[in-house]
Amino acid sequence: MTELEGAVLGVVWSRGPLTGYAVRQRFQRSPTVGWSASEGAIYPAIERLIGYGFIRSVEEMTGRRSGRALTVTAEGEEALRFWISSLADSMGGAPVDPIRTRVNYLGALPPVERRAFLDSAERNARAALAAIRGHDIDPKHKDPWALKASLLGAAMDVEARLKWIDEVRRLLPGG
Amino acid sequence: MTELEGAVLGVVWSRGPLTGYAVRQRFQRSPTVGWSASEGAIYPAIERLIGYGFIRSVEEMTGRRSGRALTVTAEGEEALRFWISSLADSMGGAPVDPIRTRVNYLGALPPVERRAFLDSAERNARAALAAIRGHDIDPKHKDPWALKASLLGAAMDVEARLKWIDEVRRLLPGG
DNA sequence: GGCTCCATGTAAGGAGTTACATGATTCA
DNA sequence: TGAATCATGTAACTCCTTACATGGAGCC
Repeated sequence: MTELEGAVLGVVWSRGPLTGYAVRQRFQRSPTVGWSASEGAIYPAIERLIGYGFIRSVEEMTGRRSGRALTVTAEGEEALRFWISSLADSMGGAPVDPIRTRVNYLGALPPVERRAFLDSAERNARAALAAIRGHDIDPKHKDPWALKASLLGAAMDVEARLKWIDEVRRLLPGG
Repeated sequence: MTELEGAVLGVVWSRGPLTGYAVRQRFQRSPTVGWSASEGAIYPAIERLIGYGFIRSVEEMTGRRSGRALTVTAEGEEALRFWISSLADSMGGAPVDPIRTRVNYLGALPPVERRAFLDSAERNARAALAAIRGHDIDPKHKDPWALKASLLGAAMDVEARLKWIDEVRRLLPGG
């Protein structure tokens, strides 16, 4: 199971019956970047999950509009538990981060542009932090505490980044 | 330019002339996870960079062994600067993190397994932190300060994760 | 009647993954 | 002489990306 498949399965499990469109919206509105959540990724992933027997599509109406409402099967719930529990050894380390990658080669920029780089990284981080803090808790989610825990993690992540950017400014040669 | 292409270009720029094999080793030994650094990724990426005119392969010997030593061209250096500076708005936010993703659905696990999950996440994080701290500064790198800054970022990232895991334990329903 | 959402697809393309293959060289 | 390392490739596959297409429902 891919990360995307696992995450989709989790969304369907945690928010009861919902359409593929609604699943996609969850990803689009997530304050975590990296999920492109394009139709070309979500719908095929759902098809695969249906193929595995982890998701069932009940021909139901969500409101007035037509659309297949998705539900997790018993095997799907088992698969979700397995996916969560089977942590690879590599998970838990520092994930790839485009800013950190670029800092390795910051010496290629003239000093003025180095500071400009760090400034724009800081701006982005502050914007991201505001988005995370302003993110409303989805009332459809089964376990609000889990959602809160995840959002807290994202916030702490970005806060750590802000502190780090300050440190990098200090490490810059010449002040 | 892909993240991988940019990173490869940066490695070649920062460590002078070196073989594709050596580039690959840098990625494999990086304490940052997420770079698979398989031959099937690195060599085609190098080929592409040569195609763009960013990298030149000088038919030279590295030591006694044969192998094409890679160097960055003038256009390559320009491209590297551009790649570093052109930060997308999305960069700087919280990157996708497999642990955080899973925490969203931690409610699917029975309470005992929730704690086991957090324990193994913590173990992985501590191991990663030790690897980062024990990582030797590559003497071939042009700018040791940049390397140190990057490693510091990885360490701060994992430290923030450890604090977060503690918080999540507290958020768990029932203690 | 037109604009915005909801809702689902699909086609083309690229890039990375896994896995294997091949040789030369160093070293014990 | 055999194992480990250096060094480069390639073939098959999968998944994700970008981009486009379609149609119905709600609303002002």
